Amino acid sequence: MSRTPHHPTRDQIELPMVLDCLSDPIRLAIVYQLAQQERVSSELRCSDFSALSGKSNLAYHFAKLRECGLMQTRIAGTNRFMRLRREDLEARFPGLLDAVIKSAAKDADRLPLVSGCDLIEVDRK
Amino acid sequence: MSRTPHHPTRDQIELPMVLDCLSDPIRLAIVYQLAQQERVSSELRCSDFSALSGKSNLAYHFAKLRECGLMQTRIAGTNRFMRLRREDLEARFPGLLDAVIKSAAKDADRLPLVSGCDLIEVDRK
DNA sequence: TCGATAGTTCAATCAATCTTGAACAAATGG
DNA sequence: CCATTTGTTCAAGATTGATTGAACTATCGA
Repeated sequence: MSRTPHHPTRDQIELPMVLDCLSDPIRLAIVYQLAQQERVSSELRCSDFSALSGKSNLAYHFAKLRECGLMQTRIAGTNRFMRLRREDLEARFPGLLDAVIKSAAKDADRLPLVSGCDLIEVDRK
Repeated sequence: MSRTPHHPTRDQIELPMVLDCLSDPIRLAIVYQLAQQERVSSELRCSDFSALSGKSNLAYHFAKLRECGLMQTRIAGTNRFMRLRREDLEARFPGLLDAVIKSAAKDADRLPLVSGCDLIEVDRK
């Protein structure tokens, strides 16, 4: 098993892959939840997303989000801490991530997985 | 055969469907080409996209673009005129379509189907 | 060292997607 | 009225995608 999961460089981030990644309701909810939590902390653990799906299915979606350059994973002990690659995405596709997140927020009532995200409270550490 | 193809109402446009539609290279190129041509005319015919794929495959992608609310089709004789539903999309997801189109423009050299679009000249009518 | 915890990887299944070509429908123009 | 043009629809195939549970790896705490 690789010690550190593979991440594309900023330059390797591709638009169709990013859009495809964001088009899945579970992955959109993951990104949205990360974005919502950013004002508190820039990172969340895998288990913070357990409301969205089962462990192995989440691992599958996390891998997709990493491979397309939307997310970065930092390993710390048995935990994986995820954060959005905001700067890289803004450099590659200015305004895109914000527009998607705002659109998801606007439509939260239609996106059940997204609307559940706001309720999560982070009070650890 | 239905006289007028089905189009969702503005309110029925869904974010995941829009993102998924835009994640396909051929559909992204169609949208990009429509956007580029907008300063000349807001409409293009199906055959204007023949460089992107074969007829039946294009019809498949046109249907997808219509069903997700990105495009509108107007029938005139044997021609179908397509245009972007800019106002509806802006109302539903402000800034999203522009961000995608600008991202595609920025990456045109990496998106072969997109980069070919700028060359098309409209001198009919 | 021994469990318990946190995630990943694998294999299998099921569904969705893209692509192609052939057949079809509708309007145009001679 | 017939051939042409324009575009859709259908059926088939190949590919990709999502989901599940079981097995696995690695780390931490007692």
